[in-house]
Amino acid sequence: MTDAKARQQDTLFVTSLEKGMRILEAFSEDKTELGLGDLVKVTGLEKSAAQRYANTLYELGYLEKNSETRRFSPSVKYLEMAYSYLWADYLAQLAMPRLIDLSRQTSQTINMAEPIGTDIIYVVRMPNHRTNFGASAIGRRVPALVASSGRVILSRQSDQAIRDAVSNWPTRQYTQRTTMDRGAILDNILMAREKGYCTTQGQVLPDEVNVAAPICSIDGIPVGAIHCSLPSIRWTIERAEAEIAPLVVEAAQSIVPSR
Amino acid sequence: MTDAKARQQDTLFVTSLEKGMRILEAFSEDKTELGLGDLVKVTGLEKSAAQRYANTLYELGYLEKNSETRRFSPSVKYLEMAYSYLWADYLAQLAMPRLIDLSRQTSQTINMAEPIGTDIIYVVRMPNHRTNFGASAIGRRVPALVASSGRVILSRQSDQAIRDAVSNWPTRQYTQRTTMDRGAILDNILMAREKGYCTTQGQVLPDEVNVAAPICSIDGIPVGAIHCSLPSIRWTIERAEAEIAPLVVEAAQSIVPSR
DNA sequence: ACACCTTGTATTATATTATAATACAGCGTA
DNA sequence: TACGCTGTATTATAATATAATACAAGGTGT
Repeated sequence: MTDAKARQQDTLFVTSLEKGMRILEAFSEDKTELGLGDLVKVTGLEKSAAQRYANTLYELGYLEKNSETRRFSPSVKYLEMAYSYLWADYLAQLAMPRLIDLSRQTSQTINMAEPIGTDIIYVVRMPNHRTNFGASAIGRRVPALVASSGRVILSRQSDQAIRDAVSNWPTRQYTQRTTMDRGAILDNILMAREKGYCTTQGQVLPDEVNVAAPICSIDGIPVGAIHCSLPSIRWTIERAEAEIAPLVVEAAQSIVPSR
Repeated sequence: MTDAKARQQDTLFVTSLEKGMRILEAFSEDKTELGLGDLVKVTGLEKSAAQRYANTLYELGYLEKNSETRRFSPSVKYLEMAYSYLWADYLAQLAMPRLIDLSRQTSQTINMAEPIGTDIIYVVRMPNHRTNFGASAIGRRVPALVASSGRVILSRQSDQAIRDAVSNWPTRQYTQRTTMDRGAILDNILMAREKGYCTTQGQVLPDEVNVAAPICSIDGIPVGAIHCSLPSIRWTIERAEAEIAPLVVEAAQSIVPSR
């Protein structure tokens, strides 16, 4: 029995809500404005279902509607949800003051990421140099194997977990330099384990050097990472290791969540 | 006939989805973890309804569940929604590089806000000094009459609109110094209209001086504001006007959305 | 240690409510 | 002008959400 089938028979699962959430989730980085037909394609719902659910979300204020094109787009309510989340995220609150300090100390772009399945997600972002928009927007997900934050979080896991992740987790080629060689990724993670931080170059964005250090809970479980990104025009990995890595590591180690 | 009644008879409005969204919205700044009973209180749903909808959102990954306390809290999916929103927000993308520049120029906390009904909402935040957590979290809503950003946006509206807002829109006492005198708020807005920027002190947070300038679309409609907040220990309004206001105004004026 | 209360969980018959088909309207294109 | 493409509106039908209720599990206070 498939998940979908199992759910249909579960009286505690409200399928109407699921369909509504499908509409909410239809919008993304490259789908910012969707007409009814687009929603049908993206969500796989029937036309009339898409109509009813989109209309409902519109009336509830979650979707805007361009009165000329009749196309929907996410409303500012999407942002309010982030606000609610952040207050519930103990790590974000704990880390914020240290991230602000680090941002001032380094005058560089500082991020905090948390692991989520096989990805990491950026929870706090403090851009300090012009970069592409995605790099300054909260809520971005990137495969853990690609991001320095993801790798450094993995570096604090067991050998078994690392090997499993490196073998099976997805990667994605963001730039020409993105390492698709899993052996090289493993090496980078093991290096990070030794050094206590992870350095990468041009993995997610070209022309960027990255330094990430893990945030571990009091019982040693990695729960997030601080990550500094530097323009590679001015920074080599060596210089980043010498000047930036100690600061990032120190900041990360100063954050010790109890849970 | 009430709204709710009207909706029930509207076959295009899916009430099940509305109930689900009520659960999603139950979480907030001061409600970060809610049990089933709490959800019933906050949403006004029946116990069994709250149970089914919360369970559904849990299975869809929108809610976390603490396996000890059995309480729900928002998951990181709330953040992903913000990411989708930001890509759909033309103004945010247009403004981001200028905000980064301004943040570097001033070494102070820079925000961008957009009007939403009688509130403003912070869409971009770049904290540069330690402050309370809410002041660095995206998605926060504040009554437009209280925030310097809200006032400066109003200052570009018609006399009629200003008077209407000052008379009728809600305010809220955030600090001891929050101005509850609507006459004083009107004066501040009219002053902002003359100067091209709005300065306030201690309205939302104690010990803060704020300078805000409006972002106007090509046809002169105010669509947002840039806002710099300064620690009042070091900054007087006079010094802020002299040193910061010109930079904020310049940044705001350099952003001219076409819509 | 007890009874009690509060909290979350699970089940069911019922009818409310979502459904999908379809018809319609408006608009741009060929 | 006719056609195809949007989005919109209406309906009878049955599928699905419902609310009542019973149960289980912790926690509290006496």
